[in-house]
Amino acid sequence: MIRITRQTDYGIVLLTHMAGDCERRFNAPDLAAEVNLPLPTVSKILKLLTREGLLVSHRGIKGGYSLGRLPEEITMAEIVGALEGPIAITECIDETSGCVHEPICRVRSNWHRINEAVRMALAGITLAEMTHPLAARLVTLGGRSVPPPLQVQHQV
Amino acid sequence: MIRITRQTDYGIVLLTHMAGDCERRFNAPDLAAEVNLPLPTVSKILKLLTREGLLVSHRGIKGGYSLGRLPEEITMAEIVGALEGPIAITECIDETSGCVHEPICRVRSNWHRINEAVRMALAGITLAEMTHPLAARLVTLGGRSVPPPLQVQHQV
DNA sequence: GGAATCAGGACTGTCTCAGTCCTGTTTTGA
DNA sequence: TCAAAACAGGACTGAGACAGTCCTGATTCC
Repeated sequence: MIRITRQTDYGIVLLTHMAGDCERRFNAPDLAAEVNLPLPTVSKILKLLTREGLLVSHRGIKGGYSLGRLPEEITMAEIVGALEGPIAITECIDETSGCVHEPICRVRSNWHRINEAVRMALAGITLAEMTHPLAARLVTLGGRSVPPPLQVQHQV
Repeated sequence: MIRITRQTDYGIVLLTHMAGDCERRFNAPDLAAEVNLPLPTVSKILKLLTREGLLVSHRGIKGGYSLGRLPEEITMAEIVGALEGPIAITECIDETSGCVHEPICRVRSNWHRINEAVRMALAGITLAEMTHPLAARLVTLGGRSVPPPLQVQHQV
């Protein structure tokens, strides 16, 4: 299944919620209540996002989290990267994996092509865009307009 | 981890290998030996691809598998869809998942935006393209040329 | 009729994911 | 100065998906 983890899913929900009020400082318990997710999970994700620089944290009794940058400057690729590590569609994208088939694999160089296509797709969507409901319009891909998908039998 | 399964990985390797000689009929044992993968695994994947119409099978003593369509007409999105089911970046893309947060989730409609971007990226790469080593050129996305990725610190 | 091949499903060990919990550190404000 | 509130970091566990194998049956060719 080509799927992001639930942790990343929640992370995007949290960041989208925070992007709706950039100036506010959110503490973990309030945030958890507002997006209706368990506190330990929310707390864990906020810590990860802070470590990666997408959030800034403030300790102490009036502490909390706020966005590290403007929503326009944060892309889906960065969020996924922060919560899951570098985007690697297959194991062999990761140089350290040590694939035993590598010496005879004729496909390897092409994985980068696929990986890059997916990465570009995610890099083309900003957090700011996520705060607006998706209108019935052309899907944007990497900031460029592309025609709607071709007709397909089963949604692939 | 945003990652395709190893099964899909192998499936693309197999199809790419077969696309290199479209007229030939490949049997499972030979194919397994040629791409250096275990026979049971190869056999399992070939059956799946046949069921989804990407391959056609021939039984009997001179049986085997061949491509169901021209390599130019088979996209990565179809292969992933055949081996993993419909592309659904998050659980809530799948209408049947019954997400408990759905009534209050403000992000849901935007998941489709992300999902569609990824799907388009995969639909833009054909099996025929995979048979050629990736040259040092612009990455194509959805069949359109786009500039190379922006500079990033750690490959995201 | 026998051999080679595909068809379909069951089964199992391994590993990642999802979620929780605990202890420590920092900051604020009475 | 100290207690409370909040973040920091890591350990732990059950559930579920994945990866791979094996077995039995159906089909086709010689």
